[in-house]
Amino acid sequence: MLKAERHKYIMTKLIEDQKVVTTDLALALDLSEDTIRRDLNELDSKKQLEKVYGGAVQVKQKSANVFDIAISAEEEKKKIVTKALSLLHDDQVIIMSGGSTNLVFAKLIPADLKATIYTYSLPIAMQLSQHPNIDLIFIGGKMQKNAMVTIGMDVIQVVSKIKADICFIGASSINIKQGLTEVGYEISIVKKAMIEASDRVVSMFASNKLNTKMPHGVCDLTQLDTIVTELEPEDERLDEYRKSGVFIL
Amino acid sequence: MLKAERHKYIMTKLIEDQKVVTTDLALALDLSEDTIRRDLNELDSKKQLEKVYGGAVQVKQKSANVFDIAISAEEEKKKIVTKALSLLHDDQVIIMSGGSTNLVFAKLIPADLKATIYTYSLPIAMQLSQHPNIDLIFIGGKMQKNAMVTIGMDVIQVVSKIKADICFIGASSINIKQGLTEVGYEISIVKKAMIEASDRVVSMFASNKLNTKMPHGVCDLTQLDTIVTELEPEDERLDEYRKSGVFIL
DNA sequence: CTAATAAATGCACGATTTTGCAGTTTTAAG
DNA sequence: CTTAAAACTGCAAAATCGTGCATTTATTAG
Repeated sequence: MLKAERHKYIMTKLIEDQKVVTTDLALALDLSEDTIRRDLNELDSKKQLEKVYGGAVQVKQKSANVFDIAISAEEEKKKIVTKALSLLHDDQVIIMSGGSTNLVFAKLIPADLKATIYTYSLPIAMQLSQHPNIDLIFIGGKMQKNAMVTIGMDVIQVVSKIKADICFIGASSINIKQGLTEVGYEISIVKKAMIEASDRVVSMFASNKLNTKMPHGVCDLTQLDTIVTELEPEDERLDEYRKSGVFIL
Repeated sequence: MLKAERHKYIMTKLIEDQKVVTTDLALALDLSEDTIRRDLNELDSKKQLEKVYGGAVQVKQKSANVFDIAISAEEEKKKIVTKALSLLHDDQVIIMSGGSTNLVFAKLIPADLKATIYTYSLPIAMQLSQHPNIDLIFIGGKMQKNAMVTIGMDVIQVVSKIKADICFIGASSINIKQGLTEVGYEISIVKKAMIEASDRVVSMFASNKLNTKMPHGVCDLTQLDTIVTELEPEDERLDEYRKSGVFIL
């Protein structure tokens, strides 16, 4: 086994378990503890981990970089959004709201798709700006700092003039009675406008958003055309939603 | 067996196993380890793999991540923009154009500054969205993909309504006769509008931009109030600029 | 086809890297 | 304070590497 391999193994193990123990590694890799210690020291000096007595722990990344956006459960989200790729066609006019699920979606849009996309989310715009065939239009306005999206009258005004074919709306919460709901008032208003502006409305989210509720209403279920989760469309947890006429992908 | 064949075999093997070992390859291909080593060194210098002690591993692809923006000569740019921090005051209305120098500037804006900033650059907006006390307004429009800025009529329209105290304009090129010039027509138009909208105009750039020229004019030197470079203000390379009335920081 | 030239290969040998071990020091917990 | 585990240090054996050089193989010009 090459040293480089070992280092990779150690780093993988470290991410899995949040820590590594010198003696365990020596046993697992069939090497002396001295060698493991030397490896850990080396990785420590390269700032890839932090050595502690008995092993090593993850280096606390100082994320001083705004630009690396952490996406939780990225693999699961990939599964969800992949289903929705079939909804995309050339020459569509598309509106995308924010959220990490939509961001993952943006990453996976095929390079040969020719379409026009409106968005008000900085990260999504960054992502799409490297797509070769998308006409990208950013909806300007006052920035909502934490969500990195624009809000306010300027946004509403622009959105209300769009005639879009399809709209991908991120969901904070969804339930049978109130439909989509949001934590922020400003964003709920903008999402309303986006839904109004589109022929078809799609919402993608993980199933833990089902049957939850936030203060501000966006729209009720009848206004959604399609919802996409990681569940099978026939899953019983979606029964109620299916009955209300939403198509489930 | 030809060398090219061997290289192909090695690369295939590398993808299959995530690694190759010098001794194994020598045995499998019935060649001396020296030859294998020479092959690996060659492939390493062509960046097709990474040689390590005992063999080689796959090159770690540099995260095809849109979000990590490479800034060349960041330290030099820090030196430049630090000089300009003294121009910032609370309650100013500020316009910032794009460019990596402005991006470095955005990073260094003190956390306690309370101001309003307009920008049309995605990276700068991302950066400033982290700032606790800046009111940030993004100027929407069609995205110019490579520069990650918005362009077009929508942008002009918004900019023309701004009354800003100070404007930080990135420079592609500057010279005595033509003043600021740009490579793209669209961007030159937007920058013109930004300059019009501001009481005071500041441009920051490295000295290698001095005495160069691009196709599209933005403004002449008289419209610039201050320029900032890494040079001492008294440097003779700036003599001509100083004579034309620009303040040099 | 032949001769001249360039490229590739294998070998020898000194230099470098890696690794485990023994002895000593440091650390953390009772 | 005591003690056992963990870490560090120096060292030697083994593996791997780089380089100069001779030999073989391939290429090109005439």
